[in-house]
Amino acid sequence: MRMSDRYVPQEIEPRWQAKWEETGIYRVKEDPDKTKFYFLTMFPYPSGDLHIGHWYVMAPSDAAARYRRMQGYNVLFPIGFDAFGLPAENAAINHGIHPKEWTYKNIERMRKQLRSMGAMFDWDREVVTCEPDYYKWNQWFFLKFFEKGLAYKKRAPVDFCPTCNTTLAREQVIEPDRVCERCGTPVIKKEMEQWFLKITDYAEELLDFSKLDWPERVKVLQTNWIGRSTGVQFRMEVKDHPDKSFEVFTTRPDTVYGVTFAVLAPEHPLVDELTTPEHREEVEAYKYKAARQSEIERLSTEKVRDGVFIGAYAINPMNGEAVPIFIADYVMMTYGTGAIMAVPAHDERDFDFARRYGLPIRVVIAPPDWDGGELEGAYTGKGVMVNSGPFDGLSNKEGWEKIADYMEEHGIGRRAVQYRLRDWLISRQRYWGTPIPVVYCEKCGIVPVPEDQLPVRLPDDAEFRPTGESPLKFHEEFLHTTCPKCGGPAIRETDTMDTFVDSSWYQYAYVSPYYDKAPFDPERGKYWLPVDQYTGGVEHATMHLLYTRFFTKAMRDLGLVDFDEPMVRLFNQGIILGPDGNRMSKSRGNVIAPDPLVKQYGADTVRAYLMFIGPWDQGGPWNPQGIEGVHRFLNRVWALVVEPGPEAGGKPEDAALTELRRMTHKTIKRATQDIEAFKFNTMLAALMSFTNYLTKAKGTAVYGTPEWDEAIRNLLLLMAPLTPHIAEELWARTGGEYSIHQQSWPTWEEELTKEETITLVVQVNGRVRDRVEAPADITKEQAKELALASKGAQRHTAGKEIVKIIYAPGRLVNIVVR
RNA sequence: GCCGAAGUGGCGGAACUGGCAGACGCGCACGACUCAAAAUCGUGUGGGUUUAUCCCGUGUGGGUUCGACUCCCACCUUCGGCACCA
Repeated sequence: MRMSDRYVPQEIEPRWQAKWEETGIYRVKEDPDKTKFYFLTMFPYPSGDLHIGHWYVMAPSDAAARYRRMQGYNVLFPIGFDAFGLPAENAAINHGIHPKEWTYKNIERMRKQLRSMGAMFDWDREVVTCEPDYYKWNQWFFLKFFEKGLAYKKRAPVDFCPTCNTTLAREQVIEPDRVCERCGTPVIKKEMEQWFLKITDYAEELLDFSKLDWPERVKVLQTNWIGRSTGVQFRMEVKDHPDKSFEVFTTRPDTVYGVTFAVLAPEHPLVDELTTPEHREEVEAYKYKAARQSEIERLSTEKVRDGVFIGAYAINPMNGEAVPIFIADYVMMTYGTGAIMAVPAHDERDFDFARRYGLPIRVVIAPPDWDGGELEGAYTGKGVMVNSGPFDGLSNKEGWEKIADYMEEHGIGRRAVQYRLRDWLISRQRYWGTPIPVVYCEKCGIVPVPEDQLPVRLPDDAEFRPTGESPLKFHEEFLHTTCPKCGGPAIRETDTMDTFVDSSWYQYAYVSPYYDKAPFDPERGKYWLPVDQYTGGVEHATMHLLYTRFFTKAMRDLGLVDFDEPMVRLFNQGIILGPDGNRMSKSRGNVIAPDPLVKQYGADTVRAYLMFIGPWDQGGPWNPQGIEGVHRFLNRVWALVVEPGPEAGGKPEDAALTELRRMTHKTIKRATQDIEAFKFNTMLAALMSFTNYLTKAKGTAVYGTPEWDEAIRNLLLLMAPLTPHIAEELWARTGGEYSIHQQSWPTWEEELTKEETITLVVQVNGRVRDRVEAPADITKEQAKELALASKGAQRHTAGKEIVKIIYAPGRLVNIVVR
């Protein structure tokens, strides 16, 4: 008897974790002789508890990283904490704990929980974003961006929660009803001076995914988010105002002859100048209402498209017609030019509006079978142009180009591209974030803090009051400073940065944590970068993943990196649901916590079950009984390896040994192909089948042969990435050299995986009628003969005419009869 | 409304390039061990029926094909994203 002959994960797991730590097998260094592999999984926010969702992204990532390592790559698999953010500050406001204390306590706790997972994280490279040595570089990036014109300040409306009395990050506004995620209060808009990063400069390049091996889904989400549309921008003169005109953007220049009115956004700068006295009162009222509109909850699902005539007329440059100008809040100042040409016949919104105000609806694209009568609704399909002067008779597709050409030739307008993407608003009226390194001087205006004065430290002794203003505003020492330019009195910016800034470049920090001359050591960066494989949730598709791509492109243009994309491959895992099939939430009471499961079953079982539950990108409900099955499997493997087999089995038959080797090599092949494609569920199924096979074979004479040892050895090696502790323990018990995690991934011999005989399926008219054993190298003619002779085929072909026989090599014969 | 993904046993899911549908696991049933139970092990497990040399079956309806979960067309349902973007 050794220490224990039963599988007790609670005993072996901490023991091996300690040994791994002690021997430092997971610490990596740049090694020019080895091919690097940078495997990155999204770093967690230190919320205080590692939940099953963290496990679901990290455990399979760890398995995949371990596999790469066994394949001989020099694998960088770092971990850190996304440590700035709102919850820390809320804890301060609600419970009087300092955000820093709260954060570091949580980090401490989560480090322990993460270690219990048995992952191969290189803890020496840990990065914590709330450290001044980290956020200093956020500030440095900001300054560089500012120099390049990529960071700028402007007035903009932000989301504000009147109950919490604070502004919210965009991601903290829950969408359908636009309510505060913390208290459920409807969010209102507030105009404030804000800092922006000019991500729109890269809009076009961000649409290019050719250098990325990313899920189609994410690419589609980003493409839609960026929202590129092509059209024509042209100028409309205002009647009786020779010096006034405005630009409109349209994607439908082919409908320009159908313009019967024009609409300006209520905030459009020309509105005041063009409004005639008799309409002024109504216009002012509408503008006021529209401004308030955004403050009032947009409760109604039915959008009422209303507006007001301002008393002026715009000239359609194509036909010289004067059409009335309205203001309406369905036209946004933030998109395009803030003004549109309205073609009610061919745009649903314009149609609604025209109906409401009795404006003419002029058809210029004839719908199929159109009788010339009135339309029931806007017709947005294709058709032949009518009522369009010289362009009549053209298909609208042709007309689109012809009219665009005409406008360009006559200097009326030009082809233009518009994006839905807006610049990235990074100002937060919050304490627990990176101070924006700018001071305001009465004399010099906005002055960036010089590089050598970084970091602008976040003072610890702030006071937390739910006043809606950053505590920094009340911190006299922080607030008052001297102007770096003129030395006169100045005031610091008290807003902090969006925490997405922190996560936009953390992958670079890992290559040389807290390097003090640059965001990262260029030498080491050259070796490790870019990230080869990234894993994390799809919920970051249009935020983090877009921001970090933007950062990398901006960094490239600053000369920091020489590649275009931060992460070459991306994998989005799914979401683990509660046992009831719903999203886990405390209020539903369906939350599965990993810690008690680790205690009960061990980390290996939890890891393996998460991988076995289904395809990794699919997620799915947690089945409390399902985990038992995986646990049983590990117990069976344990018994297979540890429990003594039968005594004298006699001499094994050659055929039995051949089969054993075939099973071994087939399993290596399947498992390798599966893990390569992140198909952990089928990989485990293969390992289970193999284990079941070996358990049966153990009672026969093959037990104890070299072939048997090969089988066990390989089984453990294949399990090592998935269930690192039990694999290590059994490896040691079978005399393997420490550590199994430093062994090479097994390879298979294709010859050995091949069956000697195949089961030939015999079909008649596509229906299975028999199965016959045949040698693997059977010829087409032999196969046909064999099939025809089979009982099942005889039964179903008797008395019928054979039309043809199809042979799918190695698989089946289909006899077609009439 | 627009964009995207997915529908396979009681359940999670598997199926290479169009070639044996349901691997593996859960659950269930029966059996072994036990005084008994748990655990463990073994056997069975899509449905129907005339229990077979049979029929039906991968959301629905059609199509292509010797052959369709797989390809094409139309539709239904569920989930996710965007939402007055001109």
